[in-house]
Amino acid sequence: MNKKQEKELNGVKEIARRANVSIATVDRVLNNRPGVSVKTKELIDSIIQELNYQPNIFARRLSSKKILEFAVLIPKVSTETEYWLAPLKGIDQAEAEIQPYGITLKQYLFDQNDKASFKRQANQILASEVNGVLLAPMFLEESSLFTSECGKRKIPYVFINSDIPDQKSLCYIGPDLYHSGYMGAHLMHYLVKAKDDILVVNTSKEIDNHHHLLRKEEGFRAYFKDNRKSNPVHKVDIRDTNYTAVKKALNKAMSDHTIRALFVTNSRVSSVARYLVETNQTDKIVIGFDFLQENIDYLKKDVIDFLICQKPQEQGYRGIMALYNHLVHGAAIDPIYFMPIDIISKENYAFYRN
Amino acid sequence: MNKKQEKELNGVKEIARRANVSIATVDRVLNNRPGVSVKTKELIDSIIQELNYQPNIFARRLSSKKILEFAVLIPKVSTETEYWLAPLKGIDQAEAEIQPYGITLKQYLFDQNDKASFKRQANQILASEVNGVLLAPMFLEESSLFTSECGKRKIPYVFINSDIPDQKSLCYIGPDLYHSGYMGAHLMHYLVKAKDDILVVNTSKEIDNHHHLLRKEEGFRAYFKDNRKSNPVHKVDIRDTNYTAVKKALNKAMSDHTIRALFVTNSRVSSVARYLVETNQTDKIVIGFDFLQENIDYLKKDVIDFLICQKPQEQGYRGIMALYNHLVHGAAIDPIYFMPIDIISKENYAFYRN
DNA sequence: CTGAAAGCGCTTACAG
DNA sequence: CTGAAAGCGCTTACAG
Repeated sequence: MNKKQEKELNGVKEIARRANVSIATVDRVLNNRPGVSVKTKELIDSIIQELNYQPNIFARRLSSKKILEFAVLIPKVSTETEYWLAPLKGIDQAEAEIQPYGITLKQYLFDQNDKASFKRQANQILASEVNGVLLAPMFLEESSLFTSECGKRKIPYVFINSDIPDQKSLCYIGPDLYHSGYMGAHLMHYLVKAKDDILVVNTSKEIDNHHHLLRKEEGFRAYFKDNRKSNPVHKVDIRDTNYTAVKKALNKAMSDHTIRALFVTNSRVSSVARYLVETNQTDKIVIGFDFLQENIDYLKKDVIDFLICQKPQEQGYRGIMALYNHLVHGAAIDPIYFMPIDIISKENYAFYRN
Repeated sequence: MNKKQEKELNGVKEIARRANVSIATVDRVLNNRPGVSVKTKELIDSIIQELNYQPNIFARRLSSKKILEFAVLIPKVSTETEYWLAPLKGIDQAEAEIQPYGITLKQYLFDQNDKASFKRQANQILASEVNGVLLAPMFLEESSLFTSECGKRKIPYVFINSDIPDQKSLCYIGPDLYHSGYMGAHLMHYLVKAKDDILVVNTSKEIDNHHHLLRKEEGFRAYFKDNRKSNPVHKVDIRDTNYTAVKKALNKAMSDHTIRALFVTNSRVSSVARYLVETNQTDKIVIGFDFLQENIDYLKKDVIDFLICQKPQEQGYRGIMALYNHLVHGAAIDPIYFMPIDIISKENYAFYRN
């Protein structure tokens, strides 16, 4: 209690005092910079432990000019893939939030229907100085190549929207596809009668994306099986995304059976709805995916009954924040974050937050 | 381009240079501290405008010892009101996040069934030095008295869970009760047949809380009316929350009509479910509110069909963050933030995030 | 009503 | 391998 000169120092100063070194040396240890003898380093490390020292991020940020760059590798927005507007919005939001902390983002957008463009953008990223990557691994092989290179360079990467399991990503943030299909089936079973025929509609140009749809279909069928429902479940795979192709395929499928209800495994449900309107079959029950304006319009008109949605905006936001929390705060990140399975109808869509 | 000595200053220094004053004076203006001549103040204000100056919150936090205290005035958690665990969790989360920015929280918990305890806690808050308040205005009159006193003292306050409209709160964060009832009816109409009888169950001890339930009932009935459904909608008001009272009231109501489905306007739906189990009526359709463990258990057992939930945890989180953003960053706050209307079933509950 | 100076806890050259 | 010193952009006494 005498002059307090023994205590009362904070942070690096206190560590320096205890270790009998200068704060510059403490800083070197703290930031894993070279040029410290093993002995000194060990001493300082032990003091850091003992003090349970947490750096003051305000002071750090104030004095440092260092900036981190994150790369964003997702599909570009087009009329056909309006969906990606939402993750992008979440990404922008995260960017605004962490920019004051010295983070910059750079977008590398690719064409969802063109593997080559994905590869090109991925290489651009590797050619630049980047500290973290957020990506939608749409193309399995190309994505794996890219991320294993990131791994070698110790660049953390986060998957959103779809996962590549056995990959050492920092984390995956997105839907549990199987269970969202299962949920769709549960809703469906309320709307159909015992023997009503159901049609599952998978629409996708790219074979890689198709896997996701099949996973949802699997969950959908599992529900009917698990609950011993006798509804026949038919399916149609549409390998082109333009409306003419959709129309043709549906014409065929709808004439093969007396379909009562349709389960569309992705956001293309608006094409199906359009078809039903044009062919005067709006009495059919329709469940599909994603909170897109077109889909909502059909929801309002009672053509679509329910949409299942998985907060794409939040996926983008959380993806960036995961990188940030990991890199800046050294936080532990959950390897998997499944998004909630949200049910949207005419009554609650106005309250939905992506 | 000569020695750059004309530019290159940042923040307060640059403002001080342009205004030909010291940075201390700039700081006084920036923080609305007294002791600056009107003329100087105006000059400095205009320069701030011109520069679109944004203070560096890192520097501010680093140099300031000031701390803000927020008071939290919500019901205490009891077995009967497990619900409030969730907002509290969100509040704790927000606290952890903004604590480094110099914010401290203090909880003032009251008994939901005891107005006097609310009053007592409210007075405690007024007796302490507090910079912002988050409250659940369960008791209309007492809440109004309290918040008008806050208003006089220029202490901002945020409502969560339920609103008192014509009050000058910083904002309301919570459900749109009418529309959540409406949503419940929409789900209900899928599960019942044309003429099935429906029972609305309102359970609440406190008359004030009862208003909220009636608002949901209103929405519920409106849906059936708007869509010209012919289902008879009966109702039972239960003015005691213990199970015996619930049982008795339900026995009566269920014998008056052949009820096919029940809409329970709050989290007490678990009592109703328990009753149905005990009386062997689990074939009834049940829709209720809130993601509580008991309710989820009945959801899993197929006794409850759907729960409507409005992210109580997020309400708490957002409430605190609204105060923080307003007070620390001077951000503009939306006066109303309606929570999404989430639909929980057996299939998606595991993915739900409060 | 105003200003000079110290200090918040870090990082960053620079010197040795 | 190590240290002394300046500086990040604010706030806070203190002096006038």
